Amino acid sequence: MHGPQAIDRAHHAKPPNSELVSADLSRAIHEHRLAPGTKLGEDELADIYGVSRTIIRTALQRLAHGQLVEIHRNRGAFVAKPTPKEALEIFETRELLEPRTAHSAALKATPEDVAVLKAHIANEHEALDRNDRGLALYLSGQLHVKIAQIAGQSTIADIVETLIARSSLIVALYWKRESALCESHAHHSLVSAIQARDATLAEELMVSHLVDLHSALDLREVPAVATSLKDILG
Amino acid sequence: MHGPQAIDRAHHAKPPNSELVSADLSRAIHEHRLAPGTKLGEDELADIYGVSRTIIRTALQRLAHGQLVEIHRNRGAFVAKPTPKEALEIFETRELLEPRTAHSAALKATPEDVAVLKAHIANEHEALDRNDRGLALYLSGQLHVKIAQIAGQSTIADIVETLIARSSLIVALYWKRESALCESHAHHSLVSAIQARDATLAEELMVSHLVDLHSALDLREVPAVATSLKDILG
DNA sequence: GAGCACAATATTGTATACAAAACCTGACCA
DNA sequence: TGGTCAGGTTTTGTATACAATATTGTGCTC
Repeated sequence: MHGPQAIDRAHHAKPPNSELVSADLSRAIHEHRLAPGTKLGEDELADIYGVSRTIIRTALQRLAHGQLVEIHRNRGAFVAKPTPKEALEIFETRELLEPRTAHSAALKATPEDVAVLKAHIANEHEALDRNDRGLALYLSGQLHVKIAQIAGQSTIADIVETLIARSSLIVALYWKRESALCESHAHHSLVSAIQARDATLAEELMVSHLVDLHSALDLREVPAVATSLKDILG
Repeated sequence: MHGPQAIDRAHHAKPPNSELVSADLSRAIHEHRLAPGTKLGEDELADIYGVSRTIIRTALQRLAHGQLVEIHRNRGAFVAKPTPKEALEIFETRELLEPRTAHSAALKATPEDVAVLKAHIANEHEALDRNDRGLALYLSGQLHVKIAQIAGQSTIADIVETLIARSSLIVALYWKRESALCESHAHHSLVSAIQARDATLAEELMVSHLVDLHSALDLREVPAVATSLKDILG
């Protein structure tokens, strides 16, 4: 009941278009239901979603542009496997963009914005309580996106969104710590700083949060993971 | 002889794939041969490039993801028309990313890199001499991309590349100055600083260069430009 | 002549058929 | 045993046919 196809099959809704498909696959990657390196066969996905390969191809191309998926000509599409170098670059880029973004967000956040951020955190906690680690990971990433949106820079928010998505792949490949509670705490104090309109503090907290995440990675080796779709979508 | 179709028709080469098509269209947008707002009909492009709509669609979707093209469902694809707000955001993002990038590039540039940058500038001058303003604009943008590549941050280089492309649209819509010589000068001193390994100077020059560009825009009004494809492709 | 309803047309969205390329499999031979 | 080559199978790439939607044009009413 947790496979991509769940979006629609159960409700007999209208057939999904490429946006729905790519959103669903993206979500599955975010939540580590699809591991890096997994082959995404077109016929297989077409069957699962009940659409033609045309839709699937469009969705895969979109994901490929966001670098969540790699398409090799005549070979097919695979969930991306960022190299250690790419992983480093992505976190460096986040460290360049997000602290400033948090600064702006603290200055611009309305009470409604803060409420949304707190709801995000609450959902994240609830997911952790239910032991739904995938959902918690997804929500914790979306908090960063939300902060960028609050900053009012939609261009940067878009960039951050793709970096967050790729970060999820990096966590899947290179995470070395077991506990994820550190994040919850960091997010909580970050939101508090934003609520208090303390831009400087928010910026500092974002820096240390990203440094924490970054240092929780072990970028030395490249694991070889491969999973069959059937297991996940069965 | 300057239309998109020139890439291949003259040589009877193999039919272009979607990458070639999107690269060609991208180039045409960069060089201001395709104005913002221009409709990009699928059949029309399919005829021009001698391929099926399948290829054209893929190419347009790629361009849409880079925000050079806007696709409205059931309405078609149009060359993007950034709003003044988007234009502001794009330049703010560039001002956030590129100075640091120039700093790194100055530290890492090899003699070969410097030679490439100088060749870029030479080509740009030559294009201006031939009064090929479109090509000069394209080359001047590529110089920024090349600097980001030299910095060794391919993730940032990709981001900068899309920002540069969109900047070209912004220039088409909001440029108020007549002269473009200022840029040539700025680029020259920037490359000199990189050659001298003076990272701090390179960073400062990049800041002032971007501020110069930014301040040469008139972001108050939204012109309504529309051009027929036939003129450009005929 | 202005405005609206509706038909005719054109354009995009999706599915499918066919072509081309990559990949297995197994036989054959050193 | 190990490697390589051939044929068949699977998978992706491209073109085309058909369906759905938007746009345009026409004629009617007032």
